[in-house]
Amino acid sequence: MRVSQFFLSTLREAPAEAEVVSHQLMLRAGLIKQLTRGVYTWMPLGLRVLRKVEAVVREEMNAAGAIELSMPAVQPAELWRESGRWEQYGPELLRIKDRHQRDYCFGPTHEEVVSDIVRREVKSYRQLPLNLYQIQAKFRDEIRPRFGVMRAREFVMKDAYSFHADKASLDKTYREMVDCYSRIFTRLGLKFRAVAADTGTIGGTGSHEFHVLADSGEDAIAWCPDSDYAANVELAEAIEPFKPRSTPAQGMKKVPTPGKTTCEAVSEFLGFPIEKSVKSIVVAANDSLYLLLIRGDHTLNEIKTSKIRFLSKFRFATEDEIKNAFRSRPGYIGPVGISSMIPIIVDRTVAKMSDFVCGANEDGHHLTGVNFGRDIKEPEHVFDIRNVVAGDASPDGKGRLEILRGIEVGHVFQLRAKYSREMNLAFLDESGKSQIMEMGCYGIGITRIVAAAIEQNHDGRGIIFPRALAPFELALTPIGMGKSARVRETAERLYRELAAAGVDVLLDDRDERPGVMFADMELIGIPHRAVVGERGLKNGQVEYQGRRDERAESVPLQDAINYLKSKICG
RNA sequence: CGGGGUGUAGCGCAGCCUGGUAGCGCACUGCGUUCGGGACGCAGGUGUCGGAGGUUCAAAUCCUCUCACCCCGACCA
Repeated sequence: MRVSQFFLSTLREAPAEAEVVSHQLMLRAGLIKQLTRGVYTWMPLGLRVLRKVEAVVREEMNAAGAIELSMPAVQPAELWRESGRWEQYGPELLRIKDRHQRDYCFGPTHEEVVSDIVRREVKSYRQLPLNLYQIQAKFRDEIRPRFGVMRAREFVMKDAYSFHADKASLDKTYREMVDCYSRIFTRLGLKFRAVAADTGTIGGTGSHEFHVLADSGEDAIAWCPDSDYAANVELAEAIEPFKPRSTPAQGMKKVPTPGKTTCEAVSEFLGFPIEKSVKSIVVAANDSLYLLLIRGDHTLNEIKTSKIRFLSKFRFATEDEIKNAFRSRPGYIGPVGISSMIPIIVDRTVAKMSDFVCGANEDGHHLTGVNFGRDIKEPEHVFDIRNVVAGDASPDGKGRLEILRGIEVGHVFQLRAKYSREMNLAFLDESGKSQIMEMGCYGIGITRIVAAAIEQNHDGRGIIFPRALAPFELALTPIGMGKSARVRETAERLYRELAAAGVDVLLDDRDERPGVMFADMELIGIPHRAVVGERGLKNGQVEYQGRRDERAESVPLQDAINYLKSKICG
């Protein structure tokens, strides 16, 4: 490809709305343009990158025995009503009406459609297992799209769905998909980690997420350097402290803490470590209030909390609800002396605490030296309801946890019979008996991968695309080709020969000043560059520089093709 | 959904407070000089000042409504 015949649109300055580096660079390099909130055009250069990702995913999915199809983006509401998700899915589902006022949605995912296909087509165990996938635009009406294509409303996803006669078959395919995903992200040149995950709204049982590691990632991952334990913090278990609760050493005392409404402020004000404080959180579920206790420096894990049977649909209490029930403002509430109508849910860590500090249920006051068994009754409901923090014991007992940040780029689920039961995915087994299929689903965020790869691979000059993602493999940069016939002819010949040798080369034939060409080629992240200029040609040489190299090296012109090929393939 | 912010040329911004016929840098077009790390000179084009309504002799500027985008929050006491 020649730059003169392509459509580069680089910017010197990043548009003001971009916050994270990948978004800034994608805009500056002209990979994407925003059309409206959370919706982007993929410009020619960006589309090349997207196609590279797709190609790797497609190859590996095919190699793993999955079969590609393409399902409609627009789906009838009936199918969603059948699975129960028309009501369940909430405002993230973009609902549309046709001219007859019939309900449709723009698919955020395709369990319903694929299930409908399979139940019509698959009748026998002989047709199973079956793993179907597609690569397609999805729409999810996110509350707050962010970070460019990282959290967009419209995005491209690879979604696969597998169908099985039994759990063993599902397990096998699930493992194959985990391996397949590992190969995909390895081939894409990404630093990633597979972690145990929560199943979220899609439902089902076993689940792993694949995260590209990046400080800007929206997810926190707990992992143990001493074992292979890794889990999303949403899921990671905070195990019960080993140390037994020490016996009370202090008497309970009410102290004034005017204006100090957070554990941090109270501990600082009173001069004790925040680990001695207990945070009181009021939630409502089924028209009752519940008081949750976690240690002052910990944060509540809402997903774990919602797994407690009677809190499955909890919400945070309103300020008025709190005032009515505790006769004090939020910030000064606590478990001592409250109505027995309010059950107290105690985090495992808190259950082992003694002589702690908490709100006094009186504005401007806290209690110190509070103890279970003496000042309040022994905890009845002890659960793991907090997020793990760095330094916590690993749930597998093999060391201590560390926290990393990651960008979720893949997710695999064992859906089991969740959809197949609702939608009656039945088949006849070997004995002619009707059975319900086991089902798995496997997603990869194609568009998000591009952003994640840039997040992980960039420098002050721009993007550094991993080989598998690069829109072009080699930038061929002639210097002064308008002036020097020798430069022009050499560049044109190299261009032809490289193209003939199968190299995806971008010839910068703009006859720009060298600085402009170098800056553009570096910004858009071409991994290799060859420079043809009078200076080198005088000595029969051209220059080569890798995108990460400090300086260029000279190569004899007659060896150039082979040398560049070896660099590109190396 | 709540709060805050911003809309002026393709991009980054000034002008608004204090109303008087719209600017700067980059980009773009032409010519010339330059030519190994985002050149320089000269000449030039570019705007429904997000939209609608109002106040006024006069509105980018003041008022009302509205739309879009961005950020923060959505109760972690």
